[in-house]
Amino acid sequence: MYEGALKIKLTNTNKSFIIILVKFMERQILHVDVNNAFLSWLAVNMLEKGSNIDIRTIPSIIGGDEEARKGIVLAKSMKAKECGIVTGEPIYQAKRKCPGLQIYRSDFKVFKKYSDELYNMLLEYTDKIERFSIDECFMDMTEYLIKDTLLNKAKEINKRVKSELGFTVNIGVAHNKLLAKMASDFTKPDRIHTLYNEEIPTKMWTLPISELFMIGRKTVPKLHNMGIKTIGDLAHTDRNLLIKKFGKQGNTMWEYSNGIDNSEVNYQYERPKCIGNEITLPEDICNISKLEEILLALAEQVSYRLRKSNLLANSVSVHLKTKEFINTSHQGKLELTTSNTKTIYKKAKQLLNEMYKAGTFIRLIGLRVDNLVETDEVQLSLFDNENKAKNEKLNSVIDELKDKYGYNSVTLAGKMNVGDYIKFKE
DNA sequence: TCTGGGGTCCTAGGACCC
DNA sequence: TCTGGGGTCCTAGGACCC
Repeated sequence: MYEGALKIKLTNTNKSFIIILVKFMERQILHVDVNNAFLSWLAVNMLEKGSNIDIRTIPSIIGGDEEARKGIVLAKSMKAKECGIVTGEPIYQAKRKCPGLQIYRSDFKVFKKYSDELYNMLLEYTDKIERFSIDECFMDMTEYLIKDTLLNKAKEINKRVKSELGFTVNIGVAHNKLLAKMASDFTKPDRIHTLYNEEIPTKMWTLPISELFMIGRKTVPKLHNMGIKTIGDLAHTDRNLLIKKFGKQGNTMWEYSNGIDNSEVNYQYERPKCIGNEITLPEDICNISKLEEILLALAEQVSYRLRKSNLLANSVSVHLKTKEFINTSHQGKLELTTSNTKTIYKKAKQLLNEMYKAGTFIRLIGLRVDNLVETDEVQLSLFDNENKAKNEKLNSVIDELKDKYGYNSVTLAGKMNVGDYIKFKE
């Protein structure tokens, strides 16, 4: 409807009416962003369990397992931030910056719980909600056409989340997703910001380009070399020059810097495009049979997730990262779509053997399946044989045991001594 | 700086076909 | 055949996000 209104042919007689109409019909988008999600959620969970310290008020971080070479900072409290600790840095470094730093492990189940609580509360305002990540939602609030009404709704949401759920959110208010997202990122925590078109020059163009969504660490120096430092500089750069230099991405960055984004709030379920798992090994490995064992464990994990989602995969890819941080990957099509552990493993093993150069030390290995389709979309092959039926039976028995007694309760034989390497998340 | 894991999308180049 | 051009599909790699 919004698009349609824009496409109406403008004549002199109806022009001003149409302009008013389009303005009236501008979409109203909210972007709700949980402040410091992982740390806040863990804090709330600890308090609910009776803890008498709020880890948000002390120097604390959420970090990975140092011994398993996953020791990086995933989230930090304000006090930790004041010590100069940044997300992504090694934990040992963070400890040096801040003696007495409290370190907590991340717990995905806890995060999911609070993410769902937030989502369910937001559903009371509109069902047009896109869960952009575990801690971010876009809401299409176009039904609240009056600016004041919308702002009041934003204030109400902000207040209710704090009092009923125990953590805080930032809310961005704008006419499209990009601007709402940029707005929610302004000053934190517990704030509501608007970013309407007329506010773009003062609120957005003054920011450095690194703040613009989709401008990452590789693009920043390239833009700097062109003399582009702020989002405003980018907005005033010739669009065709950017396209010539960056292709499609150049066009997107020009549009974003000018506040243009026509994408919809995708509130309907979309099936994933791929499912993958990867693991940084506790130590570098140059033994292919060890790698194969780990690959089997990964195949088991990936195909279990496929079956849980009622999906079948069409292709498999294997990723390796060497000791020197060089990435390589190999992919291949499957003869038939499948969610069978053995079939996926067989293909993955073949790919690994094609790409692995003997003697190379491997730091990370990953397995991913692509080109997914719903199980009931696929017609069963005429060559469906007894063997396949047997495998499916085996898979479903294993899945049931996993569901009942936990993921690690039962595995295929090959994985038995891989447990030393991989501790799978439940 | 001794650097996780799960995703999405894009691009360049090669194979293959007409 | 010493050799064009367009289209499609596939693969490897990389950039970005949270």
